[in-house]
Amino acid sequence: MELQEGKDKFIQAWGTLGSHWGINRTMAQVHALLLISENPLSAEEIMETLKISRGNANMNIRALIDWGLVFKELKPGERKEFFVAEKEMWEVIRKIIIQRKKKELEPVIRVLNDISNVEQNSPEAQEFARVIEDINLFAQKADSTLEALVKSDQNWFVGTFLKNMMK
Amino acid sequence: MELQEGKDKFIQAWGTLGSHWGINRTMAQVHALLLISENPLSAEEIMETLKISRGNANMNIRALIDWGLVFKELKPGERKEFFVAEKEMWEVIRKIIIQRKKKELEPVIRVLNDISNVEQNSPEAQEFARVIEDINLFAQKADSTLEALVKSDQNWFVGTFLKNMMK
DNA sequence: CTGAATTTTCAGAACATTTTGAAAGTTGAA
DNA sequence: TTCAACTTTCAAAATGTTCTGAAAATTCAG
Repeated sequence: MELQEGKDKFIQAWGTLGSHWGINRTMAQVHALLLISENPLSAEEIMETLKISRGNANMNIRALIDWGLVFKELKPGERKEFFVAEKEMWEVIRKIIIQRKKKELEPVIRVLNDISNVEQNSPEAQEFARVIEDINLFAQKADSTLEALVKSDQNWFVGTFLKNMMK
Repeated sequence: MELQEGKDKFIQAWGTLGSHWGINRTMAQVHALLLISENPLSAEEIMETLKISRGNANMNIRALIDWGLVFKELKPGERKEFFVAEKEMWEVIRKIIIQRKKKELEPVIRVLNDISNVEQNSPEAQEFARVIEDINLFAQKADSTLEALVKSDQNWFVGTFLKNMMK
């Protein structure tokens, strides 16, 4: 396979992955492009490579910077901004976990806590309370698991954690 | 809080969670409704409670059955079909992991394998190969971790696994 | 069989998200 | 300052997704 073909396929795949993840396609494609680019790219270059508009490029680069997946890099003597991706894969994963946890898990935990104060003792209410309690248990576990992952470093993850998992 | 208010909030929250998950809002709401319902509900009842159309109800119930999150239940003497949700939360989670892994992870793994045969020895190709290799490592780990989770039972998960995690 | 009850399908409508591009805003070298 | 280079914003357009409702298909009691 040609290098260029490989790169294109990767950008497509990463984009699709993103879209199954609440990350928008273009944002993921920009990320992919920067990931496999040897040197920092300007907004202009990103626009041209991915064939997207200026506004679109700007928005998504901004979002990637918010997520901590991309950094701005200024070249001395150049007015333009250049961008590089975080290339340490473990960091990339941590950053993504942080965002997804915030968006997916935390709001649910808030509602569950809120809901736990349903009064009444009807059998119906009991059943409801049971389901909520059960979900709550898993939500708490998931929360602390992810929290631990986010705080851990790669060696611990790839070494200790996965060894424990697989035994 | 009133029971009904709690139920409504839960259905809303579960719907929102779903939509951050590639599960569509209505599908998640139908699931929520069935989860907290004491007895099986008919399509009719689901339509009325959630104020959705017949077609919509049908589609999403079908999808939930595909995922293994909802079961059809026939009452003797009744022509109508009734539906119940899988209420064992650990099972629910397993079923969701299975689907998400299939949709999110597996296609990427396929592309990564495909892409690994990029020829060329330019420094550019080297860099590309490095990034892909790195992602591949994590993808494999994630795959086997999820595979193990799916095969494990609840006690192992809540007991052993999480204790190891937190230590 | 027949036909009423029920489920399924699907084209178009409604809604939601993403993208564009032009205009407004910002920046810094001269 | 000034002004060209560059970045940001945002309303409208394009695209993508979900939902509706009526029609077609299926099912089964009589």
